Amino acid sequence: MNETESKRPEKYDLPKAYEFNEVEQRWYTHWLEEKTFSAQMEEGKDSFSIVIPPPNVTGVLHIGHALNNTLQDLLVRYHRMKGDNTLWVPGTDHAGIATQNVVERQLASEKLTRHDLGREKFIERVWSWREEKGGTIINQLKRMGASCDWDRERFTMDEGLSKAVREVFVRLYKEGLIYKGDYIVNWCPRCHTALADDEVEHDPTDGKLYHIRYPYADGSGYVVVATTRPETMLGDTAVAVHPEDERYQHLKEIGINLPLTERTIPVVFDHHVQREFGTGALKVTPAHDRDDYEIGLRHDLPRLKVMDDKGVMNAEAGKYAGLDRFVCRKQIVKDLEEQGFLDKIEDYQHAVGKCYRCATVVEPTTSKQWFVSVRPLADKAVAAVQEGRVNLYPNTWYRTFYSWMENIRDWCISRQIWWGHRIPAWTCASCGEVIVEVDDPATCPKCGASELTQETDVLDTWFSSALWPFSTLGWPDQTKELATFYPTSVLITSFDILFFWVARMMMMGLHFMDEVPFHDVYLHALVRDKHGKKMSKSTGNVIDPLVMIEQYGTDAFRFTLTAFAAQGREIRMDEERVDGYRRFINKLWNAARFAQMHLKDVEPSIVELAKEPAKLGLAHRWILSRINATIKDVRAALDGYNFNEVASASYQFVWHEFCDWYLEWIKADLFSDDATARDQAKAVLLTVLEQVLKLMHPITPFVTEEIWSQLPGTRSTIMLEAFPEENAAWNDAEAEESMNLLMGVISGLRTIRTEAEVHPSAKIEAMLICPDQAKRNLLTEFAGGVQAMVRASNFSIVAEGTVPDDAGHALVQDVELVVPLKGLIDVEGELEKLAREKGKLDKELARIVGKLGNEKFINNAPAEVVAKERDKEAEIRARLGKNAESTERLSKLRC
RNA sequence: GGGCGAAUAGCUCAGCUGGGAGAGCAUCGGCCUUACAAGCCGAGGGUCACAGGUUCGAGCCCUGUUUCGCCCACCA
Repeated sequence: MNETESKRPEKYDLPKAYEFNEVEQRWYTHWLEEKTFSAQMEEGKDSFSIVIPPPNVTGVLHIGHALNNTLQDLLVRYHRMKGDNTLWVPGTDHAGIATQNVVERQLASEKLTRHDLGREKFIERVWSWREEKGGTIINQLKRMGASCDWDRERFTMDEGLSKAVREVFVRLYKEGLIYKGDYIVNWCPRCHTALADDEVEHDPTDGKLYHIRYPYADGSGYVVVATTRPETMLGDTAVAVHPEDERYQHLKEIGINLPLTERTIPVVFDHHVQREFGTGALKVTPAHDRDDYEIGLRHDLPRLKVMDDKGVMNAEAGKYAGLDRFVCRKQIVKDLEEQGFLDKIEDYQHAVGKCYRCATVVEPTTSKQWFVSVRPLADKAVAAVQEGRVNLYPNTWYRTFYSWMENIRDWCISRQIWWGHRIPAWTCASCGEVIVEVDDPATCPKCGASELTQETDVLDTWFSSALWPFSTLGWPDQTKELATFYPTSVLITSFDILFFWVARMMMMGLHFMDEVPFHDVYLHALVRDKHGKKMSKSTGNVIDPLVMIEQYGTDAFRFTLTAFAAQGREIRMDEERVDGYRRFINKLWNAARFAQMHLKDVEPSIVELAKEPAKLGLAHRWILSRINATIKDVRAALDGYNFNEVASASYQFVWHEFCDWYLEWIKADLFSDDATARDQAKAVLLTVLEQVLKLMHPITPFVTEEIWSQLPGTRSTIMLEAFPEENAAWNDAEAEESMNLLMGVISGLRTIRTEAEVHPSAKIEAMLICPDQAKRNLLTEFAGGVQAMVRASNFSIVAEGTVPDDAGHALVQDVELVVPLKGLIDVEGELEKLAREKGKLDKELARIVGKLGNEKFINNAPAEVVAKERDKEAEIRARLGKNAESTERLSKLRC
């Protein structure tokens, strides 16, 4: 026995309850040691690859990650078992602003700022933070059972990826698709950086709308303008009105005296202005408002910045210089009021832009920023989706995707922080030449001077994540990994980053690889609490994946997430469901425990018996047919990303077919004296259990691996077993039909027992009246089994007979179940029930008779549908007949 | 304002191209029946939001209405 084998658990008697903690840790360690997650790149095999949506390196696992990674692992394990070359690339994102904030907070506790350290030392500090704490989320993913190829773990700031980032930046720059421009950006005065439009969150906020009188320069009157940010008036360089607004035509030559300043500003005429809003006059602050910026461009207005990058009023603000913007606002309002310029103040609710990282109110302001011209890149992405080279699941996202791509604006990629990929651009001190190169230049190529200063800005974090599908595979080098695994198979992510990330990966992948980055995109729902509320710490409704794992086990938690993952927009997470699936895992465990008791001494080769189903007993043929149908369903659901169906098909089969019926049914065989019966039962039991374990392994890797290791024979990991395939030889419609009758009879007899309140241990007598010869033979053949399942003695099966007055009675198909029950019948209750049944049947019959009497139905509906309706009619009539008989019989007992 | 989604059992939700309304939980009744009381056996419960339309046939397709949710753009 070699070392790895000795580490595997010895065979042992399974305990009554599944102890997930120990099992999970033991197997995960084993898988890591054996490197069973490592990607293979064998010739001639299909490839299946996924790149993980890299979580923020500062992140801790939340339920969204848990869902996301469970679904990925499900597919990865499925394809690995199918024998594909399978790769799941893990990694983390450097998350520029978030990470910088974390480290800055750390510094603050030492009463330091990043400026005390300086750029270089600060970045060193971030790296050492990453060394120390950056592995948190990775370890948490491992607890989830993620089967990533960990040797290939990447980080968006690591050497290879940084190289890719530079390469992309330089190429785009040289193609003219990156430019530097003066532009109005969303500025976060706290983070000191520009934010992309989609990094700004708009919250409805209660504020004030200030109406200010702007006097005409000739003193002949005034116009009232309104603003929510009065401090920006110091930067006003015009008042705009609609070109056709009669009220203001005369102001063309006059101008406005801007209150609180010495300046006179022009009136401009612009279509953007809504005549109906307020007075129809708009103050224009090109340096501090996006729309005003556009107006300023159209009318060539000066852009007067009155605030610095900390949100403090600057020298242009005159006597307000040095005041914080909100302090200044108060002061301005006060001064306006004192000087009679304030018309009125109204309460006003409006959307205020806030930084998505720190919730500071964003200030629109102009500055020099770097941009990507996205139009040509976006067009390629749209085309790829239109041509079906990328498929979106669920397909409701196409429309949204297209409309967003149509309206896309240039992407501001520079950020004024320190942590990130520094922009590879240098300016020559002597000639002003801008140099953009992959390798740091030593001298200016134009004038030869050696004094070059590098751009201080870093790139938006999404810039590097946009390259993730190919940068992680070695690009710009032409690696075997790229050849094998690019394009990746599917991207699984949350829909809230469809545009932040997914669209940009498509643009970059198409541009640099000339190929889509993934064939399919599966956008899963957002996880909310059970009432549909967003989970948040302040609401206190957060469900922590790690707590779930501790309490219910990873497999139960994974199963829950899978069961919830229907193709929709939201998932309402209910902890009770996790507990329910924990019971299910335990049920599986106990089924295995039962199997183990009977399979202890068998040879694994006994399963050969199951390969010739024709020779097997009915229940065996039935369960093989059922597992086969389940295999078909599960595979189809996996291939179509219908994850909830993967879970429900497995659940239904294991609990309600395999455990409830099959295991009960074969107990007689397993305890029988007949060796053939015993062997058949053992063979099929082992066969089906093996199939079940393999089928469920992708969802519940731990428990399936543990049970697998305890089955007869020497077994290596289930992870690399072949995933179950449909076996036509197992299909058996006849066995299913027969079993349906037998199960129906058993259920019917049980119902009679229960309703008559016969004690479960008491035996009943039963007579089955069955006019059909074949069914009679079937019932006779399995009479022993049926008797055992319903605890009956004196079991008779007859072609015809009369029902005694005081008997329990039921009808299953065309078989009448009769149980003599002297004095045990609840006559009134039964009559009520019969009446209710009659009501339903009458209604149904009327519907069907109407349908069948309709010529159009007969002519238009498919023949099989018509035939079905006819059968139904006959059945209902038969039932009504029996219903009438029973009613008559019971009515007699009444008196 | 534009777009999207949801409305099905008491609760949470499935129901994929139109052809007999389902699950889990909860509720009620009964059981330690030799894998599992973390279990077993059984029962009750729905005008599929509303109103029209298409169709032989609608939970499903079309139109409108109501309620709720989300996203985008925001009128200063």
